[in-house]
Amino acid sequence: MRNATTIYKALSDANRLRILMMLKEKSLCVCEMVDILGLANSTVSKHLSILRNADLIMDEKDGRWVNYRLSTLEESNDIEFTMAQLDRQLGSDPQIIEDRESLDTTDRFEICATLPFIVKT
Amino acid sequence: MRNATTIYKALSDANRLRILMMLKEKSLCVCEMVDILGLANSTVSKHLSILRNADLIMDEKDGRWVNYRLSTLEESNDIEFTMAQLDRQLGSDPQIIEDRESLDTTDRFEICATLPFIVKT
DNA sequence: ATTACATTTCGCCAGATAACGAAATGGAAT
DNA sequence: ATTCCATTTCGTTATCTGGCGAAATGTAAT
Repeated sequence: MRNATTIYKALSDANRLRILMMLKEKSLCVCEMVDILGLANSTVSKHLSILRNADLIMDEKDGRWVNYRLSTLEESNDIEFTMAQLDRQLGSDPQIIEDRESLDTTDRFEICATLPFIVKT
Repeated sequence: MRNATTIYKALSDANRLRILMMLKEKSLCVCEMVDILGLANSTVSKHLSILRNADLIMDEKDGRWVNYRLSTLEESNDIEFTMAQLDRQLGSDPQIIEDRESLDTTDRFEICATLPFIVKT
């Protein structure tokens, strides 16, 4: 029961759904998501910890980056089911489509190291 | 997007999941759920309005009772998908099993009119 | 029409949640 | 070792949520 409500709580926020739909496209580091979502990094980090806690996503350290991707753990065999449903519900949502376009037209190395520069201009 | 988060918000409370799982067994009036959940009727009524708002359940007036059941609207074609997932997650949950037993061993006419009496004893 | 009763709405309160900025952590590069 | 930078943790704030009891609504029976 606790498990089920944890998952649904994790899914009950628009920004977290955007994150999941982005991770469906490819794995991402935090700063890429910060850039696309337009939220503070502390906020995105918290969203990610909620999704991780629900076993919906996993992280993998890579140098000073942390790459996030959809969970593939057996424990969360729900994830495929859940993502299929999410895709039906959100596959044609304008915001989600916009996010996908952002993913296509941006590159981690453009975004991350230069983020302070972008903010300045 | 709004639609998806509304559904997941509706699913993110343990008492609302208990309600859905009970309605999977049979349709129920509010006072039956009040009795089984052990919550104030105002609280249960609010939960029901949240579930109705998410198109997960429907209501049907019958005299002074209001019978609730799982939605069969086309709009909420998600419901079957959702209930299948819920059943996998909660089908063997102790609380859910207990609720099902309560449903089997109680009768609306025993519960509703006598509720004040039960409270008194 | 008055009483009885199921349900909803209202007003309130305590605790949860999403957001932020600032400070802390930890790996890479100088 | 120090600086740089991605990320997390901490502390704060405003808003949302779940709970209750009391009052309002609506229908059935007396």
